Amino acid sequence: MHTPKDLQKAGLKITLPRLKVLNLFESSENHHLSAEDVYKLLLASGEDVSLATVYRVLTQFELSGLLIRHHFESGKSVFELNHGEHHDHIVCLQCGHVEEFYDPAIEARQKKIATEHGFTIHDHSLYIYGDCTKEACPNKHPE
Amino acid sequence: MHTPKDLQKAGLKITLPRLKVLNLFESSENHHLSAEDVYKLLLASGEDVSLATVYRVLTQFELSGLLIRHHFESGKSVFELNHGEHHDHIVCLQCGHVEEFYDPAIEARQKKIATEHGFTIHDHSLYIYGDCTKEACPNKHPE
DNA sequence: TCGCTATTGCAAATGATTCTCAATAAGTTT
DNA sequence: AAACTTATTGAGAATCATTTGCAATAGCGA
Repeated sequence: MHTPKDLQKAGLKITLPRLKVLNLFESSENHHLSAEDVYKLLLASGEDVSLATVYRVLTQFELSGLLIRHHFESGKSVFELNHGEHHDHIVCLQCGHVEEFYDPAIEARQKKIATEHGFTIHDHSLYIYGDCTKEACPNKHPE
Repeated sequence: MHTPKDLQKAGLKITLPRLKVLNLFESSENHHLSAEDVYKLLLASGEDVSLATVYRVLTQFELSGLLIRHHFESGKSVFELNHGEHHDHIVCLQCGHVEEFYDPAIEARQKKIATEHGFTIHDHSLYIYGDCTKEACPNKHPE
């Protein structure tokens, strides 16, 4: 759970736009939001923040570690709260639904591979793309 | 190795721009090229193809399976020849150098995870980001 | 070779994101 | 609490990667 104090810790002033964005991520049922998503959701709930500010805030939050930025195939950045526990993603190509997973075996193999190639591992991103079964999928599948 | 015939097989006419782009990928020492890279390399070697055409050709090649499109963190698409053997990538954050690897264990785990989540796996992308050791790195590291 | 259609080039259009700059609000100092 | 200093915001212009419209051109089958 993130609080306004987390903003200060990150060296950021506690401002209205920042609180609104942070709240949105805390309360939204969809954990993965693009800048456009954030902008529209805020507008819809009466909060109005300029799109430029949304972009700025998202980038600041990423730098301070509050959010994680993802690069999906869509070409636009998608953000989610950073809860400290790393995980990877499995994305449904039909409906866009995203599930998270963590697999120790995969993590371990990656470390090993990096070492074998003479790399100091920094980070990684793993996305599995597929079709989720309609039953399990909370969103509507297009026909 | 790809030949002009591969274009026909893909239902594409054998045109100059397409041959030039295909040749570039076959002959370039750098296997991972963005549209801009392709455009500039062609210009540099006297071949002149419009940027719009480069984009069109790259997309057609991707659709026909000749090229694979990657979504690196840079935000722009990067392409490489599709040799039929799937592999993942480990990218140096310092110098941009890319190495390829294939790990059966990771592949297997992914299948399993997809199944567990009720997904029919389609595709995946795995990038490991890190710092390669200067000795092993063929490119220059910035200071 | 002729002609039909796919392909190209150029320039304008688009979508995502960043930047400029004047107005404003946070946190700080009296 | 009023004044001050500086970070932050909003609005729109600017930028970057990519796509598209359209008239000119080049493959390629007849």
